[in-house]
Amino acid sequence: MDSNTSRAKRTPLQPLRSAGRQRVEELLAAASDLMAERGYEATTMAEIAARAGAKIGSLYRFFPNKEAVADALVQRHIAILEDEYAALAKRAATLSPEALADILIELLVTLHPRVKSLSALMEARTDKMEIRDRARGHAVAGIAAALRVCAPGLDEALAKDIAAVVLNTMKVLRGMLANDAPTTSGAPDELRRMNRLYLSDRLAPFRRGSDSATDGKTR
Amino acid sequence: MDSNTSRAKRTPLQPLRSAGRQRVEELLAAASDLMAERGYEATTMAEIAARAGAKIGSLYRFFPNKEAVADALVQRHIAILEDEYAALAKRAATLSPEALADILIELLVTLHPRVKSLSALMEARTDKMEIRDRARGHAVAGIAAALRVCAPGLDEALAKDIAAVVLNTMKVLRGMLANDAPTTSGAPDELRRMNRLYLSDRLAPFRRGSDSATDGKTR
DNA sequence: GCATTATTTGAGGATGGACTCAAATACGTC
DNA sequence: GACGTATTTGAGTCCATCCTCAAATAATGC
Repeated sequence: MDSNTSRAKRTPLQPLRSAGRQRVEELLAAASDLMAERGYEATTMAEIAARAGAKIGSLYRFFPNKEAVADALVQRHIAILEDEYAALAKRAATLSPEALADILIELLVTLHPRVKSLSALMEARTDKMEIRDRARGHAVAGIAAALRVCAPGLDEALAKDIAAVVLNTMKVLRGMLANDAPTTSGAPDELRRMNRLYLSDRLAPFRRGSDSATDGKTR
Repeated sequence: MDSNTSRAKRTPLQPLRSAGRQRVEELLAAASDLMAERGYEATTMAEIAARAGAKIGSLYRFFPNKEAVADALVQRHIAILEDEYAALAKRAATLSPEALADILIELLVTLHPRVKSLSALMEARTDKMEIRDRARGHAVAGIAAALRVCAPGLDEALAKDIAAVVLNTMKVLRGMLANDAPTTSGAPDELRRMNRLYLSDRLAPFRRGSDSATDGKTR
């Protein structure tokens, strides 16, 4: 009579009092940390409850099963990321490509923990891929818009290609700065340099005052 | 009475006949595929045996436990990666930075499945991190050596920084080319372009015929 | 062919972790 | 303070999965 796979075992049972709402926050925070650290499968419901200072019964009051915890986290992360990217273009109006490159870098570094947690959530769940793809689409669109604000003549498709490259470059920087991925000490600066060089090269022909001095040296 | 954690439950019991050796190959291949697809935790021993066309008892004859399967895979992947990087410098002798950039890119794309499998293996095993770091060290050293063959005056530390950047750039390209990570169609070429641009810029001052024409445009 | 040893098999034990639920407790309202 | 409802608790069930082992089978050497 019900759907088919394992949908909606019962009404999600949302918190109605402030204590409940706070508990949900604590539980989600604990789940986010643990799943980012250890991965989805390796994180147990008992651990989540324990780290949140709750007992397992409380966890199951607000989340029908483990999958629902993951879903809630995904929803939450995606929403925040979409907001950040949507707000990006507004800041990009009067910047040089180099400055934009640096701002993009720093923004994405800030977003690191959230993205890391998100990718851990995707670990063994091919059915959630479309959600991640949607988030990626928002990111690319947001960055591309910022690029076109900075370099008005830029073609839309090319802007998206460049945005995809920059987005992934930032992913790399996040990886470098993460404590668990040691690289040589100068590497993050080198990466920033590459990003500036690239954006400068790609955006130069389309800038407003396009005298194209081509002063290749970034310093 | 025994050690402490879960070491060496009994002698690993290696295959002595050709049938056994082949079975081990099949089992490792199956495990590699499954763990790369689904992750370490989500892959069951029964699945591994089934995909290899064996029964679970055979699996446990050659591997005392699931962890041993992962260890064997890690060993194997690391060894191959080390070989590839060690061989790299020899090919780099007479190349331009741009050509070297392209060769590096293609090499690392080839290595993609292996690296993906490796990172899946690291999923929930912080104790294996040092092994991965060692592999990364070999990769960086190999690429840095190739860079210094191509640009003899290059400082060792800087070469390693640049190598780290290039290595991670290649990781990005692998991600773009993976079927499960859709990006805009022009993105991979844009990434190659960025890599060429960066290496060209960084290596130009140190090249043998260093007239430094600074012909920024990569074409 | 026969003995020996490697390999295969699959039922079952042990364990861990997802999930349940009835009873106890805290909170909010009147 | 009393009532109703939200929340907490944690022992207990269930089941998936890791792993064992004794017996069957196949390969190898003589």
